[in-house]
Amino acid sequence: MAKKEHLFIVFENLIKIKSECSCEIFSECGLSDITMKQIGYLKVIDEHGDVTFSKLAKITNHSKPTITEMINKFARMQCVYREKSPDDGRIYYIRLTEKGQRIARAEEKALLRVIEKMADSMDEKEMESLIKLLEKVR
Amino acid sequence: MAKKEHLFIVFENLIKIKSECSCEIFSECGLSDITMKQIGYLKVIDEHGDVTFSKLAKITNHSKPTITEMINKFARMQCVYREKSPDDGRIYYIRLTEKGQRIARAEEKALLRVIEKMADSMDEKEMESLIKLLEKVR
DNA sequence: GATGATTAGGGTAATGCTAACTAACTTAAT
DNA sequence: ATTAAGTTAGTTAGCATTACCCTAATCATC
Repeated sequence: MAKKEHLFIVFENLIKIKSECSCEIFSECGLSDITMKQIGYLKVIDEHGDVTFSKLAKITNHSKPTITEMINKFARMQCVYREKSPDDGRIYYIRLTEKGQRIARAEEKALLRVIEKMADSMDEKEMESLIKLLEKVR
Repeated sequence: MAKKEHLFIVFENLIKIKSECSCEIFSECGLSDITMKQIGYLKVIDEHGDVTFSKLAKITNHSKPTITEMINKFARMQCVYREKSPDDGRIYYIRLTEKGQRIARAEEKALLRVIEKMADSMDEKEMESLIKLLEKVR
């Protein structure tokens, strides 16, 4: 029992470090009060290449005007910009700015920072045994 | 480099398991679209014992009517109830129901479930070395 | 009279919609 | 090949709902 408790504390610490890292990233971008929903949309845009307004409307199950409004807001926040399709003048691709991408990938980045910290505090052999231990959890 | 990447994947998996666990808890409670803010309030109520309306107003830096409304909403969601003070008829304590407590502690509970999974997949000795390894990260 | 909670009534912003429109493309008929 | 008639992509206008917060007034209790 004591071991589980101990492990709990250790992990709580790790998770705290990670969430501090992601908050850091949001405030680095000057977007401390971005919502979970907004981050979700940025992730969708990040994950699907060449997203158009209609496509995003379908993916997120929203109307086209809703998407227009959302993208306008993101554009004002300098997270996205429109890129006109060279083949079809009606179509605009929604592209993430560097800032938009940073936000979309903040969780990933935060985890990476934590991994860096780990790597700094242990040697190759220890890393290896850590991986072996955690790999088993399903 | 490869080791870090590997560790990244392993941790990503753990985090995914944990967030699945907390989503599970919210949907077990029939509150899949509860907001972060609401969870925050429930946590405040959970952490401070004997919270009154005025006290919660002070803690959260909101007006009393705002608190009344918030608590009414939580009461409708069956997350809290009022308990009249035996000493002072003007005072009501805000108490979490079992459901409210489950929500307030969902993150904690989710982590516990993951720890359980870990404990299931390794022996005492392995647990010990895992703790030793992760303890170093600051 | 002071204090704790509520009620009444209001404001703003987020988030979503439908309907109508413009611009750009496609098709089909001449 | 041209042009008229659709179709499609995105935008605009206008509206509804909900979240979230307030002040002022009220009621009950101390």
